Amino acid sequence: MDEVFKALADESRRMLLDRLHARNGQTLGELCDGLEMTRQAVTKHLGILEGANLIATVKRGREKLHYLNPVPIHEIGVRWIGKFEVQRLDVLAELKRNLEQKDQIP
Amino acid sequence: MDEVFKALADESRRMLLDRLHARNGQTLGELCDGLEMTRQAVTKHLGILEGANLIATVKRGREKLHYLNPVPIHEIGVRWIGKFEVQRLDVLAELKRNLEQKDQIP
DNA sequence: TTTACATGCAACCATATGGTTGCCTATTTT
DNA sequence: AAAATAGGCAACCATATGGTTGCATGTAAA
Repeated sequence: MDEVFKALADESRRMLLDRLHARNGQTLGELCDGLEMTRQAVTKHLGILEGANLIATVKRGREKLHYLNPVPIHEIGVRWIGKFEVQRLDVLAELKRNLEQKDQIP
Repeated sequence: MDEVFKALADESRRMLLDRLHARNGQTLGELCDGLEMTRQAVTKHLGILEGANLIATVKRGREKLHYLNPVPIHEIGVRWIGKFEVQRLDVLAELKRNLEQKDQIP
């Protein structure tokens, strides 16, 4: 889980996931197109994403195809965000209540 | 958005959010209890969480109370995870299809 | 079988990050 | 007022991170 959060912490990596989300199964070269980064930098990012199990790769001839794996992101949603969602409005109400209470203690 | 992801990337910070989730409105000292970290380290983490708008603070006398703000986490769920959720099963099916297709090209 | 193409590997570099220590300030409590 | 409590500030340190360059390797096309 920690690896997933760490992988998602970088804007370049989130952008790579967005690209794969737009079109799955792209090669390294395709994923590099139009980026202001060397191919090696992209390779490292993809390695980190793969290490976090956020993408899976398949070698086809001399190319390497990259596929998005949304499962870990789904798990973040279920196991982490869900937990904080439940009490969303409640907490905001409580926060407001406490902030107002503060003014009553000089 | 980037700050939120960065803030969530650290295990210690996620743990602090968990603690506030368990009991909201704790002081710095309370949040430090039982942690193998100096108070100053915790202060820094809380500063980053506050910078990402994940917590709000209120000074009460010589204490500082910390409140969880679940809104940014909610936004991650809506604007980012949702996007990858929709196609979850579709993508897994496609991935499997492509992996199998690979074997047909020696 | 050369030549071109797609990717891999490794060393290196600057900055970001998480943590520490030491000291200062502001409230309580005695 | 003095002592204790809660927190803030700043300098410093080691390691992690994101990036680069240079060269090596495997595969496809001429």
